[in-house]
Amino acid sequence: MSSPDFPVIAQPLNVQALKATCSACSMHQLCLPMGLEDADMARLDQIIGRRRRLVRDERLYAMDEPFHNLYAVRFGHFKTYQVNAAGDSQITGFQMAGELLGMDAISGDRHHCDAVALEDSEVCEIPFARLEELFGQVPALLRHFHRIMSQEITREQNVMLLLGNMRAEQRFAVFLVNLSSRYAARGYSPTRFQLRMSREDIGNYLGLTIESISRLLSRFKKTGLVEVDKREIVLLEPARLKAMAAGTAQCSPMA
Amino acid sequence: MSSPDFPVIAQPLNVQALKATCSACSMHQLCLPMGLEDADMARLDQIIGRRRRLVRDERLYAMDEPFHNLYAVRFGHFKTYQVNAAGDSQITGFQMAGELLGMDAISGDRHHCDAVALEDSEVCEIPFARLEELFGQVPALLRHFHRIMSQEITREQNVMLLLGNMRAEQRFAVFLVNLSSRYAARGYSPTRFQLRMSREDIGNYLGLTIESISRLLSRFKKTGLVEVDKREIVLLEPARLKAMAAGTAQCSPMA
DNA sequence: CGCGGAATTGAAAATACTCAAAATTAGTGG
DNA sequence: CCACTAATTTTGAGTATTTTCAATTCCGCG
Repeated sequence: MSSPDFPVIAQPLNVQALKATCSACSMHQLCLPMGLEDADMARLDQIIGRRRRLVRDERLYAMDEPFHNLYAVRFGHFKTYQVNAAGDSQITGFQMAGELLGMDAISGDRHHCDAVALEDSEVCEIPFARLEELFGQVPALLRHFHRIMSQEITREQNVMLLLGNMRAEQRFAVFLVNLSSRYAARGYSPTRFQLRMSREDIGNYLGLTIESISRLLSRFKKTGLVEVDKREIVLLEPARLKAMAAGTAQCSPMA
Repeated sequence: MSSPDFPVIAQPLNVQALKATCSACSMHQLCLPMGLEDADMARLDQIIGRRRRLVRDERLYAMDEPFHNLYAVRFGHFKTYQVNAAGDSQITGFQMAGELLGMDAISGDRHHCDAVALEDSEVCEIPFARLEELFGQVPALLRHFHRIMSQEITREQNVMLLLGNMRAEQRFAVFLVNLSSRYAARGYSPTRFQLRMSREDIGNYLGLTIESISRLLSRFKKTGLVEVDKREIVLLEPARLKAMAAGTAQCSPMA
């Protein structure tokens, strides 16, 4: 063979990849360093740990593991889910690039849920103890961190409203509109994207069965609301979908 | 009349009541100042704003109002709820003494929900801007604040699991067990307490109708699980109720 | 090409909802 | 303090939505 005999040395890019820098990251407008001045961002860079790659279905952390790091998604997608004593599990969120994972672990010093990669993905490790030290020195970082935690609280409140008050059709519309706007914020098409999660995951998240999700997709397709091919979805009538999400329209006319 | 003619001067206690002090508050073991040393607690005392009394059904804040203060419940009970564009509302939590209100407003500088007193109640106003200043000087306070926010995130995740995965009976059992343990933490009876909220509020919170709550109460009563008189409830079989909440027992035997 | 997981579709069943009416409780004013 | 009214709660009957169970179908992958 003509390839080198020293693979470790032969891959300097991997070594570089172990160290993340926020300044060079395309997500820094959405992520933890949002709005920081260059000097402050550099200080944040100094504490950021290694990057970590995960393959599809690999677990980033598990419930009850001791808490050391927050994680910022660099690319790829994750799901977080809780399992209770009876074995029921509930997906509590899907996270994409620029979003923060692990905040629910702060209160108990242990992770409160599992986080699993939905596809090959990469995260930045953020040692929380060092982040706390930095809070005293970079007030803007602290303020933004509070906003992120608060945003997570409001996000979950929105899910509570969805689960507590909405019918299946509306839940699914809300789900699609939410993905759409998050992709838009990242510069991707708001009307054409891949569903990174299985139908089963969607159903679990929305408090519905996989069969219900399947039926909803079929109905949405039939009424010309969306086009679906495997996990690729095209929103053909975003306005009508938004109206459904808001509760001011329905897919199937009322009886 | 023999009472003084100068009521303002004659009621020095009211003047004192305008100024709250954590050190003198019976809730300081559960509330924001938890675990602070005396000196740090004194500093927190200095920024705490006035106390505010609310009568039953009075609103503490409303959605979209500008955010200035967090509130710590001194006594009484509150509910927080969200209303969406279509007018659907969802109660996102019931708060009691020692619990913090308003954290969801940090991210948007506006309140994200309404907070209403369920009975005559009192809160401490905590000016958030001043609290932020204090974070830099009292690291223990900052750490505890993060724990409180994180705890709110995990609480909401638990509600998501409840709304997404549990049947009516289990939801209601979880609700009662949760109230029970919170009262226990405050030194009250874990088996005998008042439901401060209406059946309608309970139903809204649990994603059920008022009729369902009423039927559940009747069923729980009939099987000897609880005793109910108006809003006074006695948990007759806490162990069985906990088993139901955990999903390992059922009120009515399976068919 | 065939295996296996994922997704779709159909039919029957269950859970909780809606609507309606009655009973109870709380609030108000005399 | 009582009576009256309004609000809340309970109960019943019928219904709707979603689930469950079962049978295919589709698709990726070896």
